Amino acid sequence: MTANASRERRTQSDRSSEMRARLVRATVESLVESGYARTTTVEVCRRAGVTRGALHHHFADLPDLLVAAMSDTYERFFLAPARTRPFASLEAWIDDAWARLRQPEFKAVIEVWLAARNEPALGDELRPAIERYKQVFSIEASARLRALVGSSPEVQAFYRLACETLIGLALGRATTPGGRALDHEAIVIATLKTLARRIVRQAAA
Amino acid sequence: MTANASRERRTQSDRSSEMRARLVRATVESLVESGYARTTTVEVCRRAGVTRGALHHHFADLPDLLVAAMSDTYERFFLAPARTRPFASLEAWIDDAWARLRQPEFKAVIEVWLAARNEPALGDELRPAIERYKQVFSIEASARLRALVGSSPEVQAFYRLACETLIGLALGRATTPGGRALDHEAIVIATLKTLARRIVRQAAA
DNA sequence: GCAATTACATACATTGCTGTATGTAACTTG
DNA sequence: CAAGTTACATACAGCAATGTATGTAATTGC
Repeated sequence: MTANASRERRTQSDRSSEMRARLVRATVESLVESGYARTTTVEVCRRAGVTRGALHHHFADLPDLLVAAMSDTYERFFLAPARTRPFASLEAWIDDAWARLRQPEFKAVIEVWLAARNEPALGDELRPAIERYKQVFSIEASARLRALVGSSPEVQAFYRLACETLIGLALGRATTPGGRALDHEAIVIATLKTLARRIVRQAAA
Repeated sequence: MTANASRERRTQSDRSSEMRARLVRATVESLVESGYARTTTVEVCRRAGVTRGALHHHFADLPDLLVAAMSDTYERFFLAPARTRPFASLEAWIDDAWARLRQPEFKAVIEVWLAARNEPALGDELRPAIERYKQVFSIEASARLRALVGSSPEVQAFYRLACETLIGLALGRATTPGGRALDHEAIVIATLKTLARRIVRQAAA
């Protein structure tokens, strides 16, 4: 039967990385849709359509899988876009940052942030993965950010404020039934950008 | 033995309300320290120092207890202070709102917000309790807020922004190991107040 | 002061999750 | 192509949480 040509022979490392990716994606999906409490090995495997045997072959336990899921999300949603060209303006940064934080996947990050505090043992395992997220917002760690806000203390302070505002909006989305946008989301973003323009202009003067 | 005078006869309704209060406090404590996933009936009873029999006598199940816990927190941390005199300024509102949101108990609210989205069945039960929280920030629902920001669209927009910023900071505290303050918390609050002053002055002009 | 009710404890049966052990199929290596 | 390794599935034993059923002590009403 040549119909099985699609069931081609796959190399072991292909099988491995595909399975790991599948499990990691199912984990993030579960965190977004069901939250940390319901993200069990059973639930993840159900979503991935595999048995728990597969999961335990690739990951020692659930914390191990969560670490992998966080690293993956981090890479895909935060690091990768950050490797592009510098920001033209603080407003451009706001657009860029919000484009990331408004993704449904960010809810998975929030769930894990809380879980890491709630369960110290898990927190110890996750700390490295979590610390990298904080670096994303760190002015010191990013040349692009230093170039943007490094000049004035007022701009730096506003930058911190803007980060918190966006996180607040992201939490709003995370807690809204379908992960939908809040009513006043657009107004807040617009206001934030207006303020950014003013602050930068004023700091330049 | 008159030493038992302290073990005085207590009325049934006293016993009831004291026990309910004890369980509710233990629930909030558990949500703050252990998070939603580990807030089980067993854990709550352990913290309250009673058996699960007591819990199930006063509350049908865990969602029922969570509803009571949210109502209690809502009343003590949000409604009660809101019944005081009007705000002198937007800055005064910021101080007031942040004084509430920075409480450890607000982490319990965040945990339940997420749980309500994560588990639709639970969400249905909690919706009334949760909706009341949103009213706290609603301009329309509060005469004090209308008096403060009702005049200008710019001020209203800034008010929305300020709400989100404070919630962002609150999430920061909730995810920080001991519930400690973030490093830049004070700067963000100060910046928010400076901006508030400017916005209001500008809107008046 | 006795029946009825309320408050709480103890015991139990069910369910769901966890990790491990073991089996089999799919690849790889010589 | 056979032996070794890797990938995944199935099966099992232990634990922890849930709701309920039932027992007993404390309070209340007549």
